[in-house]
Amino acid sequence: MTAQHRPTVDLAEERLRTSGVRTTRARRLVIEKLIRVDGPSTAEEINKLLKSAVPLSSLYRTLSVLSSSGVLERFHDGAGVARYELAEWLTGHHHHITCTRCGSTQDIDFDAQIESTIRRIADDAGRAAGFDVTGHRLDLEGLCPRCH
Amino acid sequence: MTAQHRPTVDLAEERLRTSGVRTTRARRLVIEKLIRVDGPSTAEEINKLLKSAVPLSSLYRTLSVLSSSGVLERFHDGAGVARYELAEWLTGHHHHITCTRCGSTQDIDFDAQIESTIRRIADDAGRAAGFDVTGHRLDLEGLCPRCH
DNA sequence: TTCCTTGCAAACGATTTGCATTGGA
DNA sequence: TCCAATGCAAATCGTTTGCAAGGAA
Repeated sequence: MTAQHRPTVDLAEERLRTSGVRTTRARRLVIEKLIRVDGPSTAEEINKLLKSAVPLSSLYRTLSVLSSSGVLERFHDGAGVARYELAEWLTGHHHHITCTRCGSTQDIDFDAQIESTIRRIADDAGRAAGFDVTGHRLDLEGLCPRCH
Repeated sequence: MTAQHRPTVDLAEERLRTSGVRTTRARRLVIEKLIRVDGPSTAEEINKLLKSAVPLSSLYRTLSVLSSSGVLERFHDGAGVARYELAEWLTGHHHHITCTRCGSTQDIDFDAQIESTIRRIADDAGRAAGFDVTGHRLDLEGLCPRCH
């Protein structure tokens, strides 16, 4: 864990306190691991990163607490398996690109101008449907460098 | 089923033939039902629409065949449950907007200009990451008219 | 000390599969 | 006719939960 990761850990732990849950060994370990990976991970993958230091059932509970405290975000990949990553307020807003052949997913960033274009499109379209838009996800799919 | 739905059924069945699979009662029933619903449905919901005329295990097989033939598209909702809808080449390209409170999802369309803007953004970003972009999904989230 | 959190094992729910039977082309 | 498709029941797999023991504040 490098110096720049320290603040992220601190921010996350402060969030846990604010949410009224304790900062435990398992929660700290998961946060520290997720800081170091690029792209969302499954419980199984995190378990491997942790070398099974946290039993799967406890890991799921940990991921659930971290998600509902707003430290992590969860979504489901193409196979329907849950994937977790640090919430955007910790890492910055970003999107995903997934390889349709090998299934790997990585984070991608847009510059501010592009991002605001997307946000405007989302807001307008949502309003037309009577929705109050609070967020968007733009997932790209294609063939990754290794697969084409 | 109204007149305009006929061609969709025909196109879908032709696709099945092309894919080398048979057009069976269950497959036809599923296609006909999905033409009439707005937004992607779960196997459970489709089963209800079909009044259990197709046993769940067969329904899952049907949905799997229709998906790999390209007649349906599958994705997973916030709860991780698979949802199916007619493929875009049958219905036209569209996006989804989901209510963060009640979980309902509906289809939304963008006009051609907006859509081409999105496509350009997706292509550029993908290329920068070394990907050959083949598609994109822009999912909006917010509060639906009934929930706010 | 006081609850929250953990670990284990058992339960769950969505989805898949083996196998004998049925039914499209 | 012939092989794909079906129905049923049993199996899988990711995920959740009850409960007694352990640990953070």
